[in-house]
Amino acid sequence: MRSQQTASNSLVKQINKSIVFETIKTKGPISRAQISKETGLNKATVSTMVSELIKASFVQEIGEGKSSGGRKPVMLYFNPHVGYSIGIDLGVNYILGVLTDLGGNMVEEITIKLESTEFTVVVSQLQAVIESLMNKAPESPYGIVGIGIGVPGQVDPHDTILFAPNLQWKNVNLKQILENRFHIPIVVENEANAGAHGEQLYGAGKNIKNQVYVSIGIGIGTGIIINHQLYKGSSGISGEMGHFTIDANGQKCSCGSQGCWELYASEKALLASAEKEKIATSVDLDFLYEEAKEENPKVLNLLHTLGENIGIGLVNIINTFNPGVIIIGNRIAKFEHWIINPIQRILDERLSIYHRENTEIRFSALGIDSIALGVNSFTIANFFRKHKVQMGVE
Amino acid sequence: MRSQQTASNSLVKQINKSIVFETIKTKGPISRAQISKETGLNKATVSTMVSELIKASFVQEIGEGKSSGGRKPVMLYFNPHVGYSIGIDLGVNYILGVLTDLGGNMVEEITIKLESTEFTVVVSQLQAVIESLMNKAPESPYGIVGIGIGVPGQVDPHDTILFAPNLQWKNVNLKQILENRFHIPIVVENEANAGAHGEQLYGAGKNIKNQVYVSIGIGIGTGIIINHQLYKGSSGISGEMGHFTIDANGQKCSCGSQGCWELYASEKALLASAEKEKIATSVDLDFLYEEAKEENPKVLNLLHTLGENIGIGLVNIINTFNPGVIIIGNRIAKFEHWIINPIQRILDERLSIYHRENTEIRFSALGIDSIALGVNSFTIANFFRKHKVQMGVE
DNA sequence: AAGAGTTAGTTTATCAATTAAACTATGATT
DNA sequence: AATCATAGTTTAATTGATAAACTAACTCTT
Repeated sequence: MRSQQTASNSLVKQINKSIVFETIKTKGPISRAQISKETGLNKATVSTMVSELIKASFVQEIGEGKSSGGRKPVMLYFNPHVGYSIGIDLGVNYILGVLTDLGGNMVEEITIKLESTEFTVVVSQLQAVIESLMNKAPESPYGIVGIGIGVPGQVDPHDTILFAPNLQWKNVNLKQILENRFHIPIVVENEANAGAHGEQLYGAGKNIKNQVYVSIGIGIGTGIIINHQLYKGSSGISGEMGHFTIDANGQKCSCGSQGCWELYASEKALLASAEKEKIATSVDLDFLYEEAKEENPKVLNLLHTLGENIGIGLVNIINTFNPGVIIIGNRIAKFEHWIINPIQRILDERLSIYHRENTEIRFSALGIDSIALGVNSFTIANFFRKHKVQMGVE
Repeated sequence: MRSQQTASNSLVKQINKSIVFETIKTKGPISRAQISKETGLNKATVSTMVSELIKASFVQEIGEGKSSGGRKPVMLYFNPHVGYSIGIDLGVNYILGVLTDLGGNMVEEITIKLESTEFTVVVSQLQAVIESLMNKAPESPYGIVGIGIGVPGQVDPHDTILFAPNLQWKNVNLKQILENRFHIPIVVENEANAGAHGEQLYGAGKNIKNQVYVSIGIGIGTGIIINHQLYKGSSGISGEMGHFTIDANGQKCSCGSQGCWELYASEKALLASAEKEKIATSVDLDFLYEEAKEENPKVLNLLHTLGENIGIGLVNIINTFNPGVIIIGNRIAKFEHWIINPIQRILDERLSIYHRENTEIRFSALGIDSIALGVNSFTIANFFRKHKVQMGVE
């Protein structure tokens, strides 16, 4: 019957409590008085919010601060050790799992190789990784608050994996299986969306309102942050910018289309061109990285072309979104040194000055952990939301 | 000092008042009791909101409704005649102005030809159009509440026109000039953003959360609606999807880039190919429209190709945004009949089934008035916002 | 070291808003 | 005429924010 979400006093409280909490997290250690000044909230309001946050163990009084001619302030600090969270980067041939506290700080990391992409095999390996991380978690008031899984595929709003081409999975409900097994909240999310969320909260995209995270691995996936929030589209599958047509009559892509960006600007593209150039009998990313460090001219040339091709897609993204930053992440990011210049040159050539000035290109700050830390950040955010405090309130 | 927008009771009231108003506007005539049921707000709350809305003349009691075994309800109705608004579509060779009531219903429309794109000439013609529309406005409590101007160019967050290539304007502050002249609020907005906003409120995009409006005229501009709100990017110049690279090594574009979508899928592209095909000595859009109706095979062929090229860009948009609908507007929209099939075919060929299923292609419901009605909708929305009621509350 | 001034944080009284419940008004049905 | 049903208002209670008063505790000056 209800068609809208109405407002009441409890909404007000929730918003203000989130603001107080966020202020403590980002600017702590901080006193009640300072919070009041920074946020504009009344001292009394701040006091009540803080005492509730302390009661919930989210915030601690950490001692007295310095006085500048009056009573000493009591400094408040976000206590990240009240709970822990698990994030998994489910790759095509590996599983990378992290255990973090509620501040997103890494406590433990595990990587294993995957021999098969068969669903049941992967699930059992996944469970082993999760169990092992759980055992490493210190005792804490809230324990493990959730598990997040980042997957290379399309995920619908109910966390069903619709299609993961490189894993050859279709319509699988991993969330349900893991919830039945572990009885904690599970989040399944596309890897690029995960990376975007993570970088926005902890990494290269902190405090940037609008940003696009470009995950360049075997293919290219993108995660879109608008107004500090992940944009997922009307059915949860936005951000397939790897399938931007950049050459309408170009090569056929496995997606059914032609001339998709990822055919020219991904790890797959780089390796294919390396083979074509006969750089070596067997090439992989690590090999190319070493060769690049040795300044192998053929490899540098390949990277130069790769950078240009990446640039072309970024032009499209910037023209579309006019974002504050674009963050390049995933495995290609470590080639930053060799691809940044050709990227910049293409942008300079192909963008209007207004667009050029307003978007900065950055590389992932979370590195190879960006996906795992990213999905992890979803479960942390969900946990706080359940406790009526939202993360990242503007 | 304040870093965030804190919440208080007045915010709650504003939200709920907006919800009540929106319910009356969209579902009126409606009684207080029904509003309470629909929104979940308490009857008392609804009563106070309604009485304030009546006091502000926004809402009227329009008589008694039918009883189903009890006291007769008093029906409430949004009164659109309390004020009027002006919207201008400033084209390259025309000015189209509309006068509407606050419901967005057209009262008067004027079109004039522009002989020159020189700034001072245009401004004086523009003022003439505005004055003439003002004279046509009936007497009303609030009078003319604002004037909106839609322009084919980039507009920054302060409504300065940064660059309008086809008008050859750079950095002009039209808003200031008109405010000094008319002393009413002026809004200057990019034409595609205007169209998007208008279609979302009154047209083909009603009640759709995420949508992209594609304005295909001489060039291609796009307006992005996310979460029922116009997305303008970090410096107000998002939506330049006409400059999507769809052929990385294609023709040079005036924007500095190469192979931009609008070189293949706009009015400009259509006319250029028509000339190349020597369809006639002098071709314009109206001529082609007539020829298409006569089923001139050469023209049909051109339109077929145009449709395919439009489709390629739409594939990019759908992969990026996964929107609920895409709305095609501006002058190419009247060729719907001849371009819709090739567009659909390209989408079927090039999109994954999940994307294909979730986005519907529509054509502008507001037609040639979509820009004028669109900017107009901004001034109306601003007027209501000033009176603490937001339009289009979810 | 006493007092003046300053800053931190809490308490109190008040205000604004929503709401449940009681109440008034008005009709339909039996 | 009596009973039930529905619409809308009034009232009292509740929640939350806030200004102002107040307590606490410290620094600096003389």
